[in-house]
Amino acid sequence: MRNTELAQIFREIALYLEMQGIQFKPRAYEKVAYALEALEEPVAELYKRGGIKELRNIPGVGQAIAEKIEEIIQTGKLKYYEELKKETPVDVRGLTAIEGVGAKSVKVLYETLGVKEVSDLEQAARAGKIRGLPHFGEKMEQKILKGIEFLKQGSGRFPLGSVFPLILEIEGRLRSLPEVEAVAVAGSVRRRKETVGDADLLAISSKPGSIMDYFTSMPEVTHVYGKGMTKTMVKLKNGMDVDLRVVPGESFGAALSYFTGSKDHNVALRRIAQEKGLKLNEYGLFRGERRIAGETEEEIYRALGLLYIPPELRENQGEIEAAKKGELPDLVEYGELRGDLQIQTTWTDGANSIEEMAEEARRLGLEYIAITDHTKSLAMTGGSDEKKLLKQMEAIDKINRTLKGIRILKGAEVNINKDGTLDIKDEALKKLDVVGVAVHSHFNLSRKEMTERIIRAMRNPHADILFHPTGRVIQKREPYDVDMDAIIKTAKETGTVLEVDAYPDRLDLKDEHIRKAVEAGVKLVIDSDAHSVNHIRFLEFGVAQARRGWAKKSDVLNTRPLREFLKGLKDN
DNA sequence: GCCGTTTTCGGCCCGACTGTTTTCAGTCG
Ligand SMILES: Nc1nc2c(ncn2[C@H]2C[C@H](O)[C@@H](COP(=O)(O)OP(=O)(O)OP(=O)(O)O)O2)c(=O)[nH]1
Ligand SMILES: [Mg+2]
Ligand SMILES: [Mg+2]
Ligand SMILES: [Zn+2]
Repeated sequence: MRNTELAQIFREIALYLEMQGIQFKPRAYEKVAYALEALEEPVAELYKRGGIKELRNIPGVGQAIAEKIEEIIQTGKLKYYEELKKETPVDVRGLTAIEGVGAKSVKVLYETLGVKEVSDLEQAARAGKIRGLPHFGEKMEQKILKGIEFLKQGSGRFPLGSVFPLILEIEGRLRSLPEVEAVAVAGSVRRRKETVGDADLLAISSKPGSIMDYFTSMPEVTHVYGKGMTKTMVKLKNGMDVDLRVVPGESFGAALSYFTGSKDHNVALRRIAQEKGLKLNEYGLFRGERRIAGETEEEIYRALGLLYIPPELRENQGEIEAAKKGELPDLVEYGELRGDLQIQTTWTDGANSIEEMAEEARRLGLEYIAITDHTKSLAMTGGSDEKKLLKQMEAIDKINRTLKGIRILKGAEVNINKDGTLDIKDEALKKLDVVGVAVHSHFNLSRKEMTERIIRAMRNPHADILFHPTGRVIQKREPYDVDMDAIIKTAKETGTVLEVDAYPDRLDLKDEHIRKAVEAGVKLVIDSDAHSVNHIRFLEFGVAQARRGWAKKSDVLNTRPLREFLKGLKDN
């Protein structure tokens, strides 16, 4: 069973318990659900390795829940859960997915009207049966119908890159309002999570009313969930929700900290404040009535005895402990990349020529790029064979002779065959400056076969970089089944560099794998995988993921000047 | 149900917005 499925079970248990009005226990199950989702390694593997004891190392998992996980792994079922379901046979997850419907509402709806699933609720609401219920009314009935409509449209989460420009635009509009002193993007967008559930914006002002009016009347707004003097929530045409909070200047840091999250990070900070006899909320850090910090995030962290924690790390994944000990990594910075090692051109499926890509890269401040067009077994892209590669090398030599301010490296994105051999001969690979290897076919091999296949490719002395190591495409294609620990180990052994493909729907390696690679001392590169000049700026999304993976500048080879970069590749 | 260099029992983050509310619960961030 996948971690996410396991998490769903515990989340459902939390909801059932909440329905019964039980205090705190639901939080415990919810916390575990979240922890399981954040876990990259399948829980079953973890259990195989160390049994109950290993499970209890998961934060929030104690003896009782560890035993429940064990039961699920061993039998595929959980008695406790089955009994809760039998007792109240309703689709809690579906029903509570409706905006405004929580556990308590589900209970009332089931007990009075026998509502078991969303379609029952829709019928009841249409028939006007909701309004008469205790603690429900006509408005609630309408809200439920609206909520069901939204649920059916089902927008879900958005890849960060797909909504980032719109979010920045809205941020800019708010900034230009005369009442607004400052604006900041917060939430998962500021943490640069690979997908975001909504956009969270913070504004500083002492006159929030007109800002909220402006915000709810923006042309993209299709629905207003709620509107107050400090918080307003809307839905946009594209299905994305935007939350806006407005606070006074003296609370800017506290509000930014609160609104950046993550929730777990916030809770952890607030507990530290409690232990110190303080109170932390979005308005400041307080000793009694007195605000002792709040204008900047730095001062809040300092007052809590912590180093400043960069937003990308705020996932409660060990950053608070590290900040307490003064051991936070010095993360790779935006703008520190000097090169881009994966670029496609019109020689295969790219939209721009070598020159155009080079000129744009130079304009963006890069010092070198590698041209890495696809190779022959990707027939549909017109992939290069050895002959075409040689021709392209000559073309690059010629451009390098005249082009100033940037160096073009000769490369290729070489296919890894099913058996782990490469589809370009070694004699040709030898002539290239940078060889990227990648899986583009036979995605459905067993974990063992796929792992062996990739490891064999990495053992090729010419294979410098493993491109997009897991092959996932966000919300489109699952990663192929591969043992990433083995890949990381092999990378370390062979000196093969692992890529962070910054293309917004790849982001591969992803944050958690980056962190493992960094811990193992594996070298990384961050590449745009650009297929047109507009894509080179995607590099910054890759830097963001690298930061989320705790990567330092020294972990990222293409922060180095060209000569040192080349020395970092395995055959140099 | 979990958790602990002040605790193995007694706490568990804290606040905004809405609706039906006579004093606040539910839901959400
Ligand atoms: N203290 C506290 N803060 C919360 C809680 N829920 C949310 N927040 C804060 C932290 C979140 O990052 C921020 C924005 O809430 P969101 O629901 O939009 O979450 P976030 O943006 O982190 O993730 P998302 O991608 O939108 O699902 O509000 C909570 O229960 N307690
Ligand atoms: Mg958010
Ligand atoms: Mg939000
Ligand atoms: Zn590729």
